[in-house]
Amino acid sequence: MDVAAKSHLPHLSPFVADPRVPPIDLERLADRDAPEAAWSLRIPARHTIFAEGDPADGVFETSEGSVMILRRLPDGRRKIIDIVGPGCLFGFSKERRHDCSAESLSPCMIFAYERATLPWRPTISARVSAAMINEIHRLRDVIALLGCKTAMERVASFFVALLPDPDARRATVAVPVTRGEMADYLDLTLETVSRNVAKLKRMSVLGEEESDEIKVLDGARLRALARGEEAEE
Amino acid sequence: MDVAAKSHLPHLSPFVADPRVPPIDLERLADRDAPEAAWSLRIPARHTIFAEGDPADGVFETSEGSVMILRRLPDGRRKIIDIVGPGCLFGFSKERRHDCSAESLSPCMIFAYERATLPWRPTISARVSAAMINEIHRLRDVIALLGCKTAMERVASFFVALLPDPDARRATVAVPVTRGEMADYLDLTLETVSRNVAKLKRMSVLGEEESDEIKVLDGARLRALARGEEAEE
DNA sequence: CGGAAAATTGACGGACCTCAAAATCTGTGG
DNA sequence: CCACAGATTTTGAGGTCCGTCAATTTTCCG
Repeated sequence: MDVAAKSHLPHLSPFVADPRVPPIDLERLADRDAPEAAWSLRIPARHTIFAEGDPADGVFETSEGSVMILRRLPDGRRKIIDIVGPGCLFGFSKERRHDCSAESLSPCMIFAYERATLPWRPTISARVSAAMINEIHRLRDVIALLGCKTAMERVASFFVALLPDPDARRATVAVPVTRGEMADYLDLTLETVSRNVAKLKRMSVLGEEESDEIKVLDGARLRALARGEEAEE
Repeated sequence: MDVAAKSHLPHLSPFVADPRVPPIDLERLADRDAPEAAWSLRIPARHTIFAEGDPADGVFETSEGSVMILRRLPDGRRKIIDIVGPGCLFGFSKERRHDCSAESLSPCMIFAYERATLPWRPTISARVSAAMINEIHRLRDVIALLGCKTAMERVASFFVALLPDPDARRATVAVPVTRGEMADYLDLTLETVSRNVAKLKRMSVLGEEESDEIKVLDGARLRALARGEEAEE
């Protein structure tokens, strides 16, 4: 596969862990890998996992569910910086305190690792390094996406990132976010998001949605729109 | 210092290394710390250090000069993802190949470290970890900035990031970028950048510029504009 | 079923982009 | 030192995509 040809396209990274980064063996973790240092949390949807300013003395991992990383601005605005799904580590911070908040989008199973114990846990700390590089890659994708001019490119890119298989033609995908959250992630208003989703449905690129699932009917066209190759209706 | 109160403001991180990350002792590096694995490059302005798709088997450090990290899109668009200055490490990649290009903005002195040797060089690899967290922090700042609406906020933030001291009132700063590069970094057109720089000069926030230097006359006002607190002329 | 939250749809305005021309800067060679 | 060509910047006029405001409909859950 030609990496160069793919990576400069304004596609978002998918919201799940890179499968090449070996996931943790949960059985082994619980039994032998310092279980007293890793604890697990079950968190309902739309709850805060940590807030901006909280002490950053742990690293987290989503086992089930999606989490958004965001900043809240004093004027009430909310900027969603990243969305992470199952298998992703998050909660890195430059300072002793978090510079972002993390809130669950769906009911989550989350593991937490104490930062202080990481140097003695080579398997975990290797995954932390890999996850940091992943995070850099993902944030670069987001920045490239925001540099894309049109609202349609952004909305289409968002659904591309949700596809289970990057080459999928048809799929039913879970959409764990509201229109408003999509808007805060894509730097649009929720009205603009709504209008463009409606347009994608009219173009038969997306099908009907029920609850928090939506059908992608034409993956190829969706990817073309994400690349800005066509805009007509 | 109240980290939380500062970090959620849409300020860009400065383009230089965090002074708390200890810089490398060059003397020691050259003599004892596997000198054969680190080599130095002197690179003129506007030259490519590595390109998207090149093998990513090294990590780089700017000693003098500024470097921009960017992606070039097939339609000729260019998105500048990050700008790094003296003391910053760059060139991390998730894949075996770079997902971005790096090009010098000014004449640069650059050190390169072979990735394969890092595990045996604890001082360097510790700095690499610190630099990755810094990069994540910086990219989050950029994303928050791009989420800020107005062109003026972005342009003002850019000049704030150039200030040698975050609280400086007056300073003469080097601006190593063209209007077009500022535009590609801030997601604006170069005309919009030019208009807003002219406006800042009319407001006497910026003074005259000569060659690639510009005088900042009112740092406090500049920071207020970067926060979006005032917009009038 | 019923109230609240979310989503849709429409009309309008504005900030920024596009296109275009003029002015200024920069470096090179005579 | 000056002339000149190319690149960069400035400035203007006009258009448009998206944001804002508002009303309505649909969905979600208790």
